[in-house]
Amino acid sequence: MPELPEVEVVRRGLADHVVGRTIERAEFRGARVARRHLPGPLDLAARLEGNHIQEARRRGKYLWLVLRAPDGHQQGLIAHLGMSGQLLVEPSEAPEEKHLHARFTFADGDPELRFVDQRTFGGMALAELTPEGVPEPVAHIAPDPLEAAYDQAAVVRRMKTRDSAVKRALLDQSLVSGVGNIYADEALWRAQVHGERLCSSLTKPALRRVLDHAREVMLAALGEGGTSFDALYVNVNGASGYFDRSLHAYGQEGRPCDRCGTLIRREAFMNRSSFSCPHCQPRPRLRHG
DNA sequence: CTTTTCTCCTGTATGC
DNA sequence: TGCATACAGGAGAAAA
Repeated sequence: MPELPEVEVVRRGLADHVVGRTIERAEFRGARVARRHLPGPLDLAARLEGNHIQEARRRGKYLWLVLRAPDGHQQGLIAHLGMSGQLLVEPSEAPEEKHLHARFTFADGDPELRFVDQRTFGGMALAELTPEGVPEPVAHIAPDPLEAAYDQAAVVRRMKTRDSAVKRALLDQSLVSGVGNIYADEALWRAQVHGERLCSSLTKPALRRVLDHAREVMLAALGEGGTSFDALYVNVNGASGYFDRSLHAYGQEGRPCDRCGTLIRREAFMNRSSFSCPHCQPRPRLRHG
């Protein structure tokens, strides 16, 4: 399930294999992959043809290619992988994947680029860039902990005023981006904080610790090529990451905590699952009123 | 405004 | 064996 480290691995792959090339033809299949493009997928494809790819950029879980049209106009081609999206660089003769949603061929020939997504939570969009160089639909996404614009002190101040669970805040991409369910659970385990603790009830140093750990666990995962659990997440070259061997909380229900040996528990949270250590991460007292 | 819930999708695992 | 159900979950819309 692609979170920041996995998306960064894909971005690097795009930088290596797609940047510097010119799109010859684009094709979108189905109505969902071309997001919010009212003129439709055929129009979107036509607009991409002849564009030169200048850069592959990322903020949080959003990826975009900086395109330059023949007339010099720059736009961003956004790609969000959702939870099962893949960008594959392949020879054009490669058999079509079952859930192939888009393909791009280039003026210099093979390889081509494909967007494959089983669950179609992901999608692509063409958008204008803001003066800061971010596509407009991405402008509301906060900087992620690995970019220069990330201001952790400001994030801590905003979190401190929130009357919501700290895990909910970690997952709020408008507060800090790039963190998903896996790395949220890992960061909370490392910080020894239960995700149901209210932001406003935690001290600023505790909030700082949670964010520090989120940054560190994502950096560690990036060093190992990202996390993967099944064949769904594959990087741009088709190779899976393997950080899942290093997880301490996520998916570890019933296994002993690597710090204290207490069995890791699973709890329902926001219509999904949270994993934590009952001893290291005690639940907050129930709110009442 | 802030906060929470719902919805989109399909392959895999589990239960009867 | 077959069918029904639960689950995975990012993010934006909708609701509260």
